[in-house]
Amino acid sequence: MSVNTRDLNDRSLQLLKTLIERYISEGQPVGSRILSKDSELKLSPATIRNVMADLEDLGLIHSPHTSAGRIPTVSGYRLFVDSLLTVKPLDTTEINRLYQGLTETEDTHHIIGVASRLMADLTRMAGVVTLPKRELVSLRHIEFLPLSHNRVLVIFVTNEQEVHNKVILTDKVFSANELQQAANYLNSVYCGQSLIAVRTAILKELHDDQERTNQAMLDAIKMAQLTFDTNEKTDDFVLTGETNLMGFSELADRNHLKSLFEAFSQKQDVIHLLDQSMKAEGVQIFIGQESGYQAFDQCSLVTSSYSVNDEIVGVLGVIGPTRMAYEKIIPYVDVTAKLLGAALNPKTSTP
Amino acid sequence: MSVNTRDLNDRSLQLLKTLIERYISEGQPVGSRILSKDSELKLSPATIRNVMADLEDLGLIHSPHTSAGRIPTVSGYRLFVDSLLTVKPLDTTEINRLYQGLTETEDTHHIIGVASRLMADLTRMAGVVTLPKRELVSLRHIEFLPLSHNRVLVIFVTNEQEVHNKVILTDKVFSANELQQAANYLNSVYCGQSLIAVRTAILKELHDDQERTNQAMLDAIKMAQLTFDTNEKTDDFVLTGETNLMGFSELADRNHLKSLFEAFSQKQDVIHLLDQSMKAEGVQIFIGQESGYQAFDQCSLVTSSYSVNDEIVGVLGVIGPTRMAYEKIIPYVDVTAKLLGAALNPKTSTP
DNA sequence: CATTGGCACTCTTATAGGATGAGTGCTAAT
DNA sequence: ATTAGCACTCATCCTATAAGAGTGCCAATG
Repeated sequence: MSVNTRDLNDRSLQLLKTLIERYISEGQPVGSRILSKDSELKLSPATIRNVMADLEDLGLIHSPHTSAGRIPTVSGYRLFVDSLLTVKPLDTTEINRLYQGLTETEDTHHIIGVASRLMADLTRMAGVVTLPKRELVSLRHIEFLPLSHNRVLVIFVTNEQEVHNKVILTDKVFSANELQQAANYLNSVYCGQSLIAVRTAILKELHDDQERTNQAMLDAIKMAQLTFDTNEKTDDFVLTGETNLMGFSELADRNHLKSLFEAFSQKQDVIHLLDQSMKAEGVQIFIGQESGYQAFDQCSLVTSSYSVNDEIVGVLGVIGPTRMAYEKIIPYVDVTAKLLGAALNPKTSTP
Repeated sequence: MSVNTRDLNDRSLQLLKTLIERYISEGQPVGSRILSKDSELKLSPATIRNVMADLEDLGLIHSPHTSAGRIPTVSGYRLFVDSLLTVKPLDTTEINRLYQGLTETEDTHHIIGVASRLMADLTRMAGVVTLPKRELVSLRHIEFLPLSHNRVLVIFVTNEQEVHNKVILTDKVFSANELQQAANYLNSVYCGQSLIAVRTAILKELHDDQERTNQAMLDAIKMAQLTFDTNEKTDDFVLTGETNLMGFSELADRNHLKSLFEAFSQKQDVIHLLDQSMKAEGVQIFIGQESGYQAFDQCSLVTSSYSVNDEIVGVLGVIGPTRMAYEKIIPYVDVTAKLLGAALNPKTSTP
């Protein structure tokens, strides 16, 4: 299915590369004449036509109609980004701009928003950043407030200053005092630990010492268990610059645009797609239909996971038309991911 | 500038009404022939042409070009919605659908989201709902957590279960214990009062009894003052169904659509516009350029403020093309506003 | 005198034809 | 293996033309 560089000689690869570069920069199907002039190789259009025919047979390029020149296919782009791309390192001024923006505040949510906006502005496409995975942050403080009946409002603070809240349903009705005690207990025991550590510790407590611990502690543990229950819908992202995508002619079709924006507002497809990048470190690229979601057929997505303390906690990326300047977008995404990870690192945020 | 019903005889008004109704339902410029058949009046196209010429002179309709029919101008729509409109009461099934949706949960933010989505789905346009004004809710609980230096994280709960947080900068560095005391004091004194009452009480305290109160209380008051400082950016709204707007041919132009969606994501224009409806009760309508924002030139906005305990706390509305079925949209907005107000009423939410 | 039928006029839309140019594939020559 | 040449295909652009919708105006009408 996919084509390897070994299937082609150097000349063909060279021509494919210039063709794609040309198409990316100009947006027009590239013909043999142009390619003949554009490439270093001194070849006549006729020769180039032969090569192009081969490339077309391999499914790397195709022409929209008989007299049009060629444009890259998904496989063509794939081969290009995997093997032919010469990534351009970022300008120091641009790195600085990113750095400045990301370190101007300490509020996580705000930083995420800035990261998204910076990528969108710099690339003139859409920027997206997932919120950091909650499990990997540490518990700072927890608090319970009684609501009606057996409903309890839990407020907990993670890291420095991120406030979360959730309503849980308890087995029995607690008084404000009992809740206060439970909170005190949990704060004294689990404060400073990561949420994932808290969860495992709590499960252990629940199963091991059912009898030994006193009732108040048990209640506290039970409430904590309800609070830090898994499969939470913490999955969310900040998307910026969607409107930039409206400028691209390849996405101009109303229906395409509509389904794209519907995917954005329904969020789930985007989340699934971003989740796939969560598994690996470094930059990943989804080109056109590779994503598997029809709404993104005409789009490419360049993503990178970002890490805090060497642990992957989220994903960010840029969404644009398949015809994007990968050699510039990739470093943008890469650098933003690294700077974001650094900016979120609690060690650097406490002076 | 604007035209009154007195400037026109009944027949002209009747014809204007049918013309606009026809245009709204069909989307095509309406000619004299069609109007002759469509209206109750037994008039020949020629007569109608004369009337139409008068209506055009008054600026109520205009024709896009010589041989097209007429379409309403903004003034035409204005006269129509103000004086000619026969509002259709809502179906009970639709009222039920709204009611069901709005009462299925007690979480304010969720209810707001549901209201927005329901309006968007029912009208097939965009629905928008502002978050309720914070001042008019009552304080349930407040809590301070020390951050680095003199930064303090304030968490406060309003009504039943809405959690807000804010970072304030204090004059001096407080210990966790001092902060706890301050919170205790504030909770004991101000719990249950509306935020606006809290604020005025605090200002009074600050000015009156600088000397009398002890230091701990004074610190608490100062922190509360920082917390409930005015001109907060609580202004926010939930917008749903924007993508519905992509279907309308009158908004099909890429640049129009782009600036519209940019206005949506920048939020401020929408906020300003919605704020204007905050002043009055009941349904208000902005037609086309009346809004004063270029992005909404081709749009109409039907809004209504919504109230809790007879106090206006927010605004909701529907955004669509000027050519919208006002007679249906108005009751939708009206009813949703009333049901939302009822759903948010804390009296009904505590059993 | 309001209403109407008739008619010339305007302007959009659709359609077809023709010219142009870009680009290809193939073949034969180098 | 490379290249020049040539026939061929299409998209695009322009033009002309016809059809149709709707108007404005005027003279006729009840």
